[in-house]
Amino acid sequence: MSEAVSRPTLEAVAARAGVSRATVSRVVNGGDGVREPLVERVRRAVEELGYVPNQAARSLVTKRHDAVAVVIAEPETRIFTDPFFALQLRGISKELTAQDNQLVLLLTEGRDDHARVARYLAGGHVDGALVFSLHLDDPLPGLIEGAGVPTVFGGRPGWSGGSKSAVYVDCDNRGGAEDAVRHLVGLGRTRIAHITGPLDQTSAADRLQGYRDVMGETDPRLVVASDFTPSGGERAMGELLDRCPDVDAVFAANDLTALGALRVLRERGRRVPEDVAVIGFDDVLPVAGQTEPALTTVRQDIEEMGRLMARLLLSTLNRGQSPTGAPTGVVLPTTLIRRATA
Amino acid sequence: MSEAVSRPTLEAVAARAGVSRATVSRVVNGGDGVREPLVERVRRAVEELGYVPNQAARSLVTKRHDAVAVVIAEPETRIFTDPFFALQLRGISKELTAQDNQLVLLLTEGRDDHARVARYLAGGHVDGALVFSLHLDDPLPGLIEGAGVPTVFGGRPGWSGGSKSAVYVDCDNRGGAEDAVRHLVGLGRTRIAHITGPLDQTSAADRLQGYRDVMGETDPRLVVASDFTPSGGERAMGELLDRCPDVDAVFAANDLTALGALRVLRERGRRVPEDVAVIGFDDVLPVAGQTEPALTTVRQDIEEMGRLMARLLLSTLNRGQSPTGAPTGVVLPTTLIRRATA
DNA sequence: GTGAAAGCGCTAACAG
DNA sequence: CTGTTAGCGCTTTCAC
Repeated sequence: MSEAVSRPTLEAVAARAGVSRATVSRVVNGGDGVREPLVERVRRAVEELGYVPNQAARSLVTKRHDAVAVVIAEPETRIFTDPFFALQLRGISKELTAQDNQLVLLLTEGRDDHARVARYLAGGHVDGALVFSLHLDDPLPGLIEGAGVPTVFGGRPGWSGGSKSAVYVDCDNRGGAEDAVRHLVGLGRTRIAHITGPLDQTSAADRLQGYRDVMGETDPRLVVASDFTPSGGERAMGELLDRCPDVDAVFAANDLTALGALRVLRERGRRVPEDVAVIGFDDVLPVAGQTEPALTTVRQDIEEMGRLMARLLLSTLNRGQSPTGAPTGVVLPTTLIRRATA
Repeated sequence: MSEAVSRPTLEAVAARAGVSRATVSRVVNGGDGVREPLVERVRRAVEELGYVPNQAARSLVTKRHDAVAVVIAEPETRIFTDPFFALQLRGISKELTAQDNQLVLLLTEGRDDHARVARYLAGGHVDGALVFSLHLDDPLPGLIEGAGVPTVFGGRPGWSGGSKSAVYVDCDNRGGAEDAVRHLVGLGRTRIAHITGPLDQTSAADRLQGYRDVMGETDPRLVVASDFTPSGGERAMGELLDRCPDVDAVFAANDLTALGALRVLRERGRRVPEDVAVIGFDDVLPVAGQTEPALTTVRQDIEEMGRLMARLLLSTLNRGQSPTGAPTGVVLPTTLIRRATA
């Protein structure tokens, strides 16, 4: 280790300020109940010595860590291709920072890592957890519940069993999808297709549900399963054109999917939006703003969702209780952003 | 906080196993120097009680935290559009996990955050830091140096002043660029342009240098500054076509830039690679594999760079010294990936 | 209001 | 080999 010239302790500050450790501690932690002149003196001593509290020592007695784990359980490569997580992380980071909490990042690559994560959380290293685990069959949420750590989920958790009172933050996937499809209908389109996301994820399932809400019973061939990736979108769009050449609109489950669909439409000589209108979901700018033509899409405020998750968790932590019993889910609204493709 | 039914302590395990705390501690930390029957008994007690060591207490005495900070100082939105950081994070995460270290993520939004990060690092909350700060004028590296925390940089640091012995991991930007341009020359191209990245970042500067190495003195109009983004690539390509209509090859500073360039080339009716050959840099698959035609590019193993950074840091930590004096930089090789654009 | 003293849970000498 | 004994640096009663 670095011989980090052992940093000054409370003791040192106390000596310098000519007070007791207890007083310094009080000042450092807000200064309530200490008279002004002393506060000032201690502050100066802290300043001069460059004193920084030892978090380990503090945690040992307070049992708080001012740290929150962010668990991203995405075996797929989606984390690395979709700016979604990055944006949400930013929101989380901002909020945690604002409230002086640290962000411990736990990336899991697969089942093997679950035990590790569970152990870590149960180990009481952090005060709470923010968990992204969007697969229906994911055992992680259950494990986490077992760890007894206050947790807020990103996205409506879809696992079966376990408590039904998980706290989560999500956007209105279903409503957003409804808006999109309604818009397409309003444009006079009649053969409106949907390219889904991976249906074992609630966001994808909810968007499909929104599509169905508006379309009612339709030609089942108009719904093609895909996976939130551009190449998946290509594949699905190709299939779609093969079996329903008369399709005149596509609601893609996310922007990346729409990107792939657009590519195939161009290849096959369909004009967008004249021949086929296209709408995406997410409004991830580097994608939606860059397509040709610019993508009409459903915007969700991803960064805000991150902030909200953090805020929710911290507020329950400060309230001194686990989130259970609190509002079960917070669902943020979406807005349709009209650009050129629909 | 959650009333996490106060977890069992060493004391409790010791009582249950009928040994002393010290013995339990030894077993928990590897079990050297404890006779088999006792080890077994302690193990069982640990198991039965679900004992997990209290990291705060441990840190307090060992002065180790088994935690590493990852500082991403990117005021730009690049983190959120380029899979680069995500991949590197994955590499880092894997290596840290493998060596039982935690990853504390520090995202900075601008100068205001610098002080906070410096304070955190100086506070001795982590054993070391992995820092991404690629701007020439960034004050952060200096601050970090001041904090006295062992640090490994991602990418060759370019700040002036301060120690010249910073440890870093980078890819061979210059050599990779040379390969790319040489390939273009080998294709018989003579009007080879370069769209640069932001030149206040060493990676961009080094790639430009590689271009110059091969091209020597060229028409200065063939070099256009840009910013590693698709829209920047579009802008630059447009400019390039305007002032050098006879351009027959483009080496783009990264894949995202190439993406924008390809878009403009298509718009302007230039065939790729027949009229204009294009090469990118990075080989970020979701980009390079998805362009049309598929992008020829210079691959760097981003995830491996992340792993290496972590490995380097941990090894110096274990060696009980700060990295200073160790090899100054580790430069990974690049390879040209031939696809369809050149 | 301020100080003295008692630990938080653990590791690391040091004895035995 | 195993147990005993000091603390690590901090917060927090409890007296004064």
